Amino acid sequence: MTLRKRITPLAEQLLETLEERGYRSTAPRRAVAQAVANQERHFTAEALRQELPHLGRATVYRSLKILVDTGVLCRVLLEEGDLHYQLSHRGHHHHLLCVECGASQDLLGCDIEGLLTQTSSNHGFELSGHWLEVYGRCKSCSQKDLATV
Amino acid sequence: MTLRKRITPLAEQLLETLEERGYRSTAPRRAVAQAVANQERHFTAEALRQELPHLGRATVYRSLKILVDTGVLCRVLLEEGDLHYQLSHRGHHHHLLCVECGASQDLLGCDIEGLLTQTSSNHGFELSGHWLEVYGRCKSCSQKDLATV
DNA sequence: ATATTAAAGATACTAGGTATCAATAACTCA
DNA sequence: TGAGTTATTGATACCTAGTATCTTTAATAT
Repeated sequence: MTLRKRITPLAEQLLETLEERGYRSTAPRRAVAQAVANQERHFTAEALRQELPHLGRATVYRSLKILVDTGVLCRVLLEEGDLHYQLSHRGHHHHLLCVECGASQDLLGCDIEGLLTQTSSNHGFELSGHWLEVYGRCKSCSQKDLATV
Repeated sequence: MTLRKRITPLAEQLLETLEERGYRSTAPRRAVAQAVANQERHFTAEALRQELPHLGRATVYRSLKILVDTGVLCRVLLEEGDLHYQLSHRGHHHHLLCVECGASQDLLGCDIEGLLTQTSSNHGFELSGHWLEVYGRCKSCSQKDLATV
């Protein structure tokens, strides 16, 4: 066993998920896992890379890719089309993204699949997937706005 | 009036929209409008650029941007995250994208806004926008698949 | 301890896009 | 119509987000 920098439980958990999928546990991956675990909001690939200047560019992008593939991370699309990453909790789900503070909640209790299947079949369309992002202001940002006015 | 290459009615129409918004009618924009009007499916920026090798790179991207801004074009997100462009008919709408042939239909008769507003407010979220793309197989591609089997 | 094999890092390339700036073309109005 | 104003162009350089290739290095299995 090589020298391992100590990492937080969350980062540890991300790494274990990779190991379960047969990916080796390497120093660069530990660094990426820790950096990802430190993120409080969705982040760009480039932002992550800048936090890991000692890692090769390709390594960071490769790590991001496998984290997405294993379901640890998900990609979120911002309103203007920018692609960000964030920790993923569930399988398929959607995000409520706060355009002010960047917070994100998972959208629960929304039968969007049912609605789409129904409507698609009306169009003679055999549905196979969808992408949905919802933008707005989270509770605390709405209240802050109210206070300012 | 300068020499103008003849362009199709659709391309003409796109250009007029730009002119209404105060953009000048230039030869490069006419070329872009015509190239856009010729597209049968959604297309990438790069594909368009390759059809217009005599135009500067920045000009093509700038033109795409103003076409999106004026609502003539809309951006569509493919399943794997690639951004394409296509002619836009309505204001805000969603697409049913065929993953096989690339055809796209506008999603009609789907009260997604209502559903989202409702669900968001349950989360204390003040909804301001959303992005939705639906992927599947269009009628003729489903039938083709059936025939092959 | 060593063989096998995955992964790393360097590099170069593709794609989509923006910023800057000098040259040019389109429009305006006298 | 012709000069002046101003938008637009195209060149260039730069940024972000990737991917492909290849040699070296490091993890794991034996």
